Amino acid sequence: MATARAGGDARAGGRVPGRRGSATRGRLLECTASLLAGTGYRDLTVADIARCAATSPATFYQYFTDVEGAVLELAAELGDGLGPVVDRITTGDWTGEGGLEVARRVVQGFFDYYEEHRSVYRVVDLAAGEGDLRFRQARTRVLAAVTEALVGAIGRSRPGAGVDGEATAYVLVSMLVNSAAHRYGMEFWGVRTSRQVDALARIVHAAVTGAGSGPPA
Amino acid sequence: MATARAGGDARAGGRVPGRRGSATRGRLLECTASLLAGTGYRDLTVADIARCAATSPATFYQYFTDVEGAVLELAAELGDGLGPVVDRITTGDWTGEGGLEVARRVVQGFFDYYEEHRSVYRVVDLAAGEGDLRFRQARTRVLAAVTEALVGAIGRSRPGAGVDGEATAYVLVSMLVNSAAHRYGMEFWGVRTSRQVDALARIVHAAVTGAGSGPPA
DNA sequence: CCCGTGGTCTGACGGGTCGTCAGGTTCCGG
DNA sequence: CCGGAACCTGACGACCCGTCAGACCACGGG
Repeated sequence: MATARAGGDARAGGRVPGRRGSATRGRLLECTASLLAGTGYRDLTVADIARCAATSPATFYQYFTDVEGAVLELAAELGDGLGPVVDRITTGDWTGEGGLEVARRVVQGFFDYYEEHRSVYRVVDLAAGEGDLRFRQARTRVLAAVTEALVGAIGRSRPGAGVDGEATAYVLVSMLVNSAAHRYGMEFWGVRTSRQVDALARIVHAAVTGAGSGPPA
Repeated sequence: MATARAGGDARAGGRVPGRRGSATRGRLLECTASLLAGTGYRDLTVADIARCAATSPATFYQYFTDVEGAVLELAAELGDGLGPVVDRITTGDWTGEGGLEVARRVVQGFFDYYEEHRSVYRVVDLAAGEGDLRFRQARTRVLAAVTEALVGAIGRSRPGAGVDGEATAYVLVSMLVNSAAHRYGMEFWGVRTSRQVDALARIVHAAVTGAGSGPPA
């Protein structure tokens, strides 16, 4: 296939990977992730990455077009890991009282997942928001499995109802992502994580099943 | 009060503003906002801002400690503008069928508001997520009015119920913010804005009033 | 009308990063 | 032992950063 390289991948004009090459490439990626988690994206620099990987900046450019190329690579590996969350959504029994517990575990699973990838995900979110197509695509791909699982759960839970499963699933995922991202910000404000998880679970549960919890309108 | 300057403000060691000074300072801020909207944060540079404002980079540093200082300043002016949204939350009648319409207008108002400030807000979100206290504080302050209004609405709508108003309001706001931020990303995926607004409105309405829309559990 | 004072601007600089060559080094099969 | 492919890097011009000291206003008092 002559599909154009989306960018961010190795540049070396069509070279074969090779043993040693993949090693340094991997080391470069590790260092990128590590520095991203440490100092943050705003002052992540090629020079630093190269220093950390005990190699020269020039080498970096042999494998990635720029810093964002490396981050994009990390973003690609980001999709895996949401499997457990997807399972809980798909195989869980959303009906009755247990439904709320399913929702709670989904939310908790998402929080756990996010915790390991916050630094990478943050950049993806920023770049996607700024309109960068590569990152927008990466973001979509990462969250696709969860979104689709939610669409399925909604469709099964309330068939025929006048609800827009796709749109609902999408905004639910947005809620999960942003809540997880600003989890500590909320704690700083006095709202503990457990309370967040609970509130999120109620909303997810209500949105998926259509169940209410207050006085009937 | 000897409260330490949070940073981001003018540096000139305690100088008085002055006529001409405020002018260039304003021009600098305008250019920052403009470039932020245009080229995005990832390659926003002091040199560019200075060029745009027809002045020298050195002048920039006379008014702000660095690029983020200027953005932080823009973030401070960000809180105003959410007044209409707050009003709709506070004065709207959430009961009965009309409640859903109130929710819809709240969501739409938030989308409109966000549209004018996306570029600035994006940076605030990133920096806050990375733990920067100045930005975390700014973010809290910007969203505080809406969050509090929602807390009030929830408390009025379902007093005594076992719901955590604060946590619920906070995650609802997270949902609104992130949905607005990735509005175009969703459209790209085939979900039109009107559908997003509708889905968001249903969720907000359900969370505030406790009303359900599906078969009773 | 001139002049001084204090607010305002900037040229210039050392230090650092960026992205890219051309050419050196390492590895491996023959 | 040797040739070539894969891999690495020194070095370079361009640019940005952040910070001085000193030049440039502007305005009110003499």
